[in-house]
Amino acid sequence: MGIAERKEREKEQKQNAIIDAAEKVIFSKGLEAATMDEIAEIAEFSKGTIYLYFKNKEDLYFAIHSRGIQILHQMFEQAIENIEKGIDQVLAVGRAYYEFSKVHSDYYKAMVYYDCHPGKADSDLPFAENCNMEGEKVLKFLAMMIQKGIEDKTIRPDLDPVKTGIILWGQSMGMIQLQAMGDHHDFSEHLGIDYEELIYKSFELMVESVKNK
Amino acid sequence: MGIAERKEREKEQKQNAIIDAAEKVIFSKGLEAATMDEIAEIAEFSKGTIYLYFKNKEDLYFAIHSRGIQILHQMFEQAIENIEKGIDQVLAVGRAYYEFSKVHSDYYKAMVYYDCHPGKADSDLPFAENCNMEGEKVLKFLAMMIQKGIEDKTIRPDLDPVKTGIILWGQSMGMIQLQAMGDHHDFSEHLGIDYEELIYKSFELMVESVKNK
Amino acid sequence: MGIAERKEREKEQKQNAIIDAAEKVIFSKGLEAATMDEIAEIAEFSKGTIYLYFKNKEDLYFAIHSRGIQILHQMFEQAIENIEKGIDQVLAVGRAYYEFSKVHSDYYKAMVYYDCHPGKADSDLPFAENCNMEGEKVLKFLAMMIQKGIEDKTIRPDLDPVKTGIILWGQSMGMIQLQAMGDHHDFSEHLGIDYEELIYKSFELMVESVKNK
Amino acid sequence: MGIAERKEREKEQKQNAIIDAAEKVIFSKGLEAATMDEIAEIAEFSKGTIYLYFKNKEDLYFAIHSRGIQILHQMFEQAIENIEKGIDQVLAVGRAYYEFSKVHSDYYKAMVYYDCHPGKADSDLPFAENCNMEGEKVLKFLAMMIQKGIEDKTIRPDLDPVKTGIILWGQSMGMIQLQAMGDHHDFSEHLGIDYEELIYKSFELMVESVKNK
DNA sequence: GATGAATGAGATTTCATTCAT
DNA sequence: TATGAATGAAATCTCATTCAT
Repeated sequence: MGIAERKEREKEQKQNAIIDAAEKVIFSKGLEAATMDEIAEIAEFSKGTIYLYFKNKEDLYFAIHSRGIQILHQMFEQAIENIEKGIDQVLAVGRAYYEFSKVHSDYYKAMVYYDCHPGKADSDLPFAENCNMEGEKVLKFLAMMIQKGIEDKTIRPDLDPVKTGIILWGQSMGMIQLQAMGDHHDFSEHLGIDYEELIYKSFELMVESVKNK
Repeated sequence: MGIAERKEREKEQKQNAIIDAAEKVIFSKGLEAATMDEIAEIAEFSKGTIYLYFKNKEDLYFAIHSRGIQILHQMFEQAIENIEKGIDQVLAVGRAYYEFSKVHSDYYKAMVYYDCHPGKADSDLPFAENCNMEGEKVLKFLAMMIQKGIEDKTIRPDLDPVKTGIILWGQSMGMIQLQAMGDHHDFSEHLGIDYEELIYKSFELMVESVKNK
Repeated sequence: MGIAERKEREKEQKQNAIIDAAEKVIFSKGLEAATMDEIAEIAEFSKGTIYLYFKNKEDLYFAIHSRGIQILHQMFEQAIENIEKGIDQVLAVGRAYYEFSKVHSDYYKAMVYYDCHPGKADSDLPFAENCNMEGEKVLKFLAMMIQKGIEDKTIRPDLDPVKTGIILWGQSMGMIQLQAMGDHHDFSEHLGIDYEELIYKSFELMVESVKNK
Repeated sequence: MGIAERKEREKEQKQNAIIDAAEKVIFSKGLEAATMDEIAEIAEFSKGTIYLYFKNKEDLYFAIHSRGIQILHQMFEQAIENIEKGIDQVLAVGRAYYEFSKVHSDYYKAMVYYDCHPGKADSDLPFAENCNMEGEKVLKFLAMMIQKGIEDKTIRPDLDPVKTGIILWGQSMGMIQLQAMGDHHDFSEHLGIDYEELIYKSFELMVESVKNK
């Protein structure tokens, strides 16, 4: 019978509606300022119902985080779709990451927020699990890309794919984060820095450092 | 008379005593969990007095942040003290940054916390000002170092010193932050990554990308 | 047909299963901390079903209380089984009461809880009814015992059986409750009281006061 | 100067005002139904202020309990004021206890509530301490009274003063509690019991059992 | 300058109970 | 009869900040 399936579907829909509402609130006022009351109101559910679907405010946050990583992952895959060479894929993925930080800046900020918060992952939050799994998928994706570059001889053969993937990830993250910092502090204004240019320049340098010459 | 001076000195001493207390509390329980009550108690001042010297909890936080940047700046200057070539200084500074994140991890974490928090710098916080100024000093320091490298022909002459400084800063920051993330989430365990190795490897790649060949 | 009977039987079985579950939960965490959710889960019924069989959480509680009184009643009857004289029965029943408070301390505590709670018995709770009826049975039992003692000349003839029964009940209850209090507060430790001794001593005094000399 | 004293006095006044308010609320709706919100409102203080003076709802409750014990203690002392013989004092004190349960039935109920609640005294509640101390004072008072009775030969010399005091306390408590139970359950109505008569009768029996013949 | 009592807005979470299916 | 999703009222407690003294 389709009863179980229908219920499952409905449950998922409600869950998504709640995440939608949570995004609205959290994206506009930040995680801490966001209240479960307001999320419930926006979602048009009672507060109790929210707690029926999510263990915590934190759990709800991780659900958003997961969505963000999924989008990022998709953007990475699209980015390399018609690109042949590994080294070019590296650049394309870097650009996609930057693109993500601009187009989905809300997700981006939410994700960074988590990454900078020590001692949180309180375990047994279903969505935190999910979120970590997705994170690893991205890292594996990067490693595979480097591997491909080594195989097609566009990337230095002496590099370890996994480590290099992580390094490129870290460096890119740092650059993009720099811009985000510049946005809410006042670096850019004072120094008149064009972050976009800077980021692309940094990608060049990164590519430079791994490409096979 | 020296009265004004003495008063000034006393004010500064008290301010420092309060910052000391704030560090104790904030470093041990995190910014949010730290309460003004506890800080006041540790500082052996009344809560009202804290607000006499600091506009805000946030302002107090920025005072700590400033201290951190100052320490970092000093470590950078020491790091290049006996190093001749610009390119070698780049590496030395990268290492000093990593060293800072380990030796002064409390300051490091506190500083990152701020960098990841959007929409905060509420202006007219005296210590926030200070903190930004110090941040710029560091960036200028990096730019000068690159400049030197270009002059002594160890760094590519086609690079812009200011931009390159920022790029190296951003990339290093990303790498070090990666480790911090790994520490409080569970990346490292799952993937068995040796972050120290990774960071040094990334420094190599960065140096590679800017050095004059 | 036996259909009605079977249904009745099944209903009672389910009711008992639910009471069993409620006991497990309530005895281990206390009435207030026990949740209907957990009781339902342990009982392997849905929460709605619990409400099908019991009007209330309170009603469910009274069902447990009833069981307790029934056990107590049985222990009283067993206690006097081979005892001839009324006065000796009095002592035997007192001891049985104390025994009950030790052996079935869960029931004992649950029952006391109710007795100390003012303004509860919300009426039209089926099990509260039952519980009161059982309580009266016990009082009647005590009265009959005193009556017997008067008849066999071991108890003072000037005493009213019903009143005396209630008095002995109340006094014993007080003594046993004293011990329970001592257990969860810190009287006994401070004062070094041996409650068992005290209780038996008090029984002696009670017997003393009613026996025919 | 009297500044410290005045502050101390004011503090105590406020504390008392809060306890007054708490009594109003707790006595009228019971401990559990009483909310800190309402207490604060009645006390005309903000909720935060309540928590400044009392650690807990429980702490506040113990403050009430303490008041009750103090009243009881005073009533005991008044009760024996012009009474010479120990044995007569025993009776007088029993009556005073019963009187207390009627005149200050709110305090009485509140106190019983605590006595029947297992596992509460969470320590480090300032008022819980106080409350236990007062309780012991009462027990010592009873012991002294028995001692006096033994000395003036009105009470059996073979009795231990402390133990006997506790026993009489426990038995009386049981009798009075019986009435309280009868009040909120429906014993008395069904059985047509005159509790007052019963209690006095029980006092007679108790006196009987300890008096020197 | 220094104090610390007072504030009071709010946040998270729990749970008995209901009711549509 | 049985379910369990949904409710929503309430409860406790915290803390940055202010202000009269």
